[in-house]
Amino acid sequence: MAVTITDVARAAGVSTSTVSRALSLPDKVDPATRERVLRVAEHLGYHPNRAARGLITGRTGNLGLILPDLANPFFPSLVKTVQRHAHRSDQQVLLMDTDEDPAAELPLVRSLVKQVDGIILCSPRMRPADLREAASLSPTVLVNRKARGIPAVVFDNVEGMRRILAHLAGLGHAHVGFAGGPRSSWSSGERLRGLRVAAAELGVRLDELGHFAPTVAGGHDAAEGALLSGVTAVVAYNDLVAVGLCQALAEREVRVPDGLSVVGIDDIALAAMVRPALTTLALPTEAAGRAAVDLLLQLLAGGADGRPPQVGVAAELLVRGTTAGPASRSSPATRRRAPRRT
Amino acid sequence: MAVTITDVARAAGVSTSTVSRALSLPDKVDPATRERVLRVAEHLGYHPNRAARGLITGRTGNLGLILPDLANPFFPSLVKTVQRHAHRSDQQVLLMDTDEDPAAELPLVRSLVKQVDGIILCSPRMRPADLREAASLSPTVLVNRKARGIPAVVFDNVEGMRRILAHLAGLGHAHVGFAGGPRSSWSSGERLRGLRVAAAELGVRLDELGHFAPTVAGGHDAAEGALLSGVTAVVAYNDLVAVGLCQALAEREVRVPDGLSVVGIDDIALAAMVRPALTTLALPTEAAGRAAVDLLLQLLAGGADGRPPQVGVAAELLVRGTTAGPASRSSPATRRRAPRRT
DNA sequence: GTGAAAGCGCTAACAA
DNA sequence: TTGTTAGCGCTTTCAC
Repeated sequence: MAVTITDVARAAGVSTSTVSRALSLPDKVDPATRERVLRVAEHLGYHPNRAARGLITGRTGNLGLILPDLANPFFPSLVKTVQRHAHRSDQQVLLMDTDEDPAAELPLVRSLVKQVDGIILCSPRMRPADLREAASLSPTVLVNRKARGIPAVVFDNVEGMRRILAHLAGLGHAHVGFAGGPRSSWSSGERLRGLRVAAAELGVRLDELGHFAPTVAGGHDAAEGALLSGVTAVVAYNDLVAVGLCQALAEREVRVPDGLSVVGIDDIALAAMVRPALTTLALPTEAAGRAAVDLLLQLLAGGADGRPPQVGVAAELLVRGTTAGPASRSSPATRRRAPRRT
Repeated sequence: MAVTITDVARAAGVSTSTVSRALSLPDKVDPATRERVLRVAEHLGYHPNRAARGLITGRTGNLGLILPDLANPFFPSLVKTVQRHAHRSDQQVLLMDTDEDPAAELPLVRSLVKQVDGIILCSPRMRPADLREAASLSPTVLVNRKARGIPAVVFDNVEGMRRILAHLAGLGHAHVGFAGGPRSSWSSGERLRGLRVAAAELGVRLDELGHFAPTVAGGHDAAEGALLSGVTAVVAYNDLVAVGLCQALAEREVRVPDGLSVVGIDDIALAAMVRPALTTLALPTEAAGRAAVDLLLQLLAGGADGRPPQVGVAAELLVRGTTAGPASRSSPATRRRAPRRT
């Protein structure tokens, strides 16, 4: 069998409680004793039994990470960061994918609650009431979502949208469209809100192009309306939609960015892979993951002082190949008209 | 506090042992009693405390899933399947990403061992000796990797490569190149081996184009050599390399598939998103994930009868837009020569 | 078929 | 500073 605290105690010539203290409350034990205990433990290859520890402390050493769809390329980077940081605090990560089914999430939380110390919840579609119930079951941090009374890490959508629109306005665009995500998506609503604010500030006309699936196919669906609307640039709900839009545009012989500028959001790996490379707003998933873990750990440590903190993380605009000024357009119409003037 | 087995016992008017039996060994208890206990437990909202159970059974209810890089689009689908199946057997999944660092894997396994009942290990680069040490620490199932004495789920590379080459040969290709993955990658070696076997069978000439990073950038690097080699079709180590190759080819004004046919492996989401869509060998990650969990669970149940099983899962070729016959090429050279003959 | 009792490995009072 | 003691919630002998 595995080596237990009793083995270490015997080998070090102390009681089990001293060993326990040496491990968990180093300053409540004589330095010399501690040193010896630690050496013996190391030498014996002792590893604490978490189940036993958890049985008494009530902590599992696990964090739950719930997300809608791991296949969505936005998440892997978040997961990686959360893991890295959790491990630093000696916590493991229990991952749960809800397969984009908001109805599955609350039951999942319930089943998970007993096996984790806290939960990081990415749930763009869950209803606020369910969100609150989930949060009541276990210390919870929301990611990319806000709800009254629940700590959260959110991307600063207003600032992000401002950066996109400022870039576009700087290029000369005065009429911009937004190809939104699913109607029930919280972040799609937030992005629209941010765009409206920024558009008003910058004197840009903003058109809603509709709601689309947050996928490449959704982007295809958005193309027709974008072309008809007369906008000179489109901000897509996310990179997948942006890429789909670019593809559909290409099929219609509309050149990007000359015929239409396109901006994505997320900076998924794909954004850099397509040609032309996608201009996109890079959501700082690393910062978000880090913040979420920190927040949760703080909560667990009893740092629930004052109102629940909402941490905002700022996004960065990566200007690449899919944006250009509307003036540089060489559409058939423009070209045809030019000679006549001569 | 949470409701415990004692609460249930009291409410049902039985002893704790009976409750325990009703829950874990249903046929060792009178049906009527069991019924009553179960109802009471349900009504009280009882959930067993896993730490307490684990303390005595030695099982954690967790499976470890170790993989090199979650950002590699090949993995999310595997992770999702593993999770779904683990949950069906009431196991949670502890995910660990090694950040492509083979040296980090063994220590990771060591730290994980105490917290899981078994490990599913995807480690294309780990040394066989380390692999065996890892497997000695905890019940282990390898994915996409073989090692003597360790149960494994592998893709049937020979059959998969045969399908690719048969398709290409059917199209008329007689000279095919392989843009391999990293030198240390087990599966790259296996794929090459499979290609050699299939090439011999089909009378196709096979050229090794070299080893490349398993990324889009790696694909870019492969373009020059592919063009110089005189092959009419290239099999890439994976879809990322294939996509990179296609892009680099496009930049050199070589049309795919008319100028050169390209085949990927993995069928990641990206493969369907690029234009033309990538012809690729779809590795059945769902089947693999399912098989891995089943194998591990079987191992845990003590089903280590006979030699460790190696389960092979077959791949399916998805013919899309990047393959065509070499005859259909309309390269500048061909076109120029035609008129002269007239 | 059921209950009483012991104990898994650990931590947290309480004494000393 | 250290040791003694009493459990945490559960499963599992061993009686009955």
